[in-house]
Amino acid sequence: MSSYSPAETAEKSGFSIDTLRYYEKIGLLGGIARNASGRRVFSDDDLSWLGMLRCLRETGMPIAEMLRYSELARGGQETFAERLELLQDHDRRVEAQIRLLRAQQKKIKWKISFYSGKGVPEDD
Amino acid sequence: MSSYSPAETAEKSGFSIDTLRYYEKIGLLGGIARNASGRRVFSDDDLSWLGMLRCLRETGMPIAEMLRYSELARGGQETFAERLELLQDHDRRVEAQIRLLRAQQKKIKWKISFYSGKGVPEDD
DNA sequence: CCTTGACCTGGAGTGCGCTCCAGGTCCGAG
DNA sequence: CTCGGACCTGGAGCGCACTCCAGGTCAAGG
Repeated sequence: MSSYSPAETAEKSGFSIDTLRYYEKIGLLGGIARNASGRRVFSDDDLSWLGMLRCLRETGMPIAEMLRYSELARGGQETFAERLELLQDHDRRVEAQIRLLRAQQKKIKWKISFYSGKGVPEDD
Repeated sequence: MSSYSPAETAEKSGFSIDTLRYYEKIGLLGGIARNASGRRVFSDDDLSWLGMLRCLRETGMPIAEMLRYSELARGGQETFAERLELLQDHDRRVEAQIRLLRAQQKKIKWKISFYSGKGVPEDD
């Protein structure tokens, strides 16, 4: 088990086939293998890279920055420092995002308790 | 202190003036007062409603659903049950979103520790 | 009286991230 | 031999949430 059709890859990665093609086209996926008739053949490595992309995407990293990261990832370990910095910046944004969500969630829960009949009267 | 110009409101609410106009146009803001020359005059109530909108927006609620909520909010307490349900659904989505972010953040931190020189070798 | 600047309107434009489409190739099952 | 279905390409289209623009109004300051 080490090579996957586009459909299998879509299923395993959670990206649609169209998105996989799109990602390859814009350069997020480098060197996807092809079989004799020109069809894509994904490897386990491709799949784990897709996992990374999914992680970045789901945490809100813009495509442009993912592109930057994948360019760095195609470089050797001389790009480690830069990749580290990029991920650390991103991590801080994720942290902030979580904190914001938690704070806003409190307000929502407060509103919920109001509508449940326990809160003090408030606007709207 | 109870009425605000569009500029003040933008500053206090965190929405741009254009967004405020847009929100009024699509019906997220009902009955914003106008002065003699047709300019918007926002009240403290408007401001607190904007705070609610901001909360919903920042937690990822789509405009269409905010619209539904504001229609309900214009109704009386006979819409409390529906508002409650809407917010509870949303709260669950926020919860899920936070969990996802936390999970993905772990992967990022793991990658970071790898690039910092402490991790086991891994792909990309 | 004239200018400035904050505001108004309707409507067009933008950026992002896909998603869909037409028209074609290839391969295995019946 | 034919058919269906998964895949290919380049490029157009879409949904969302704004954001910008042209052309106009109004009130206050110099």
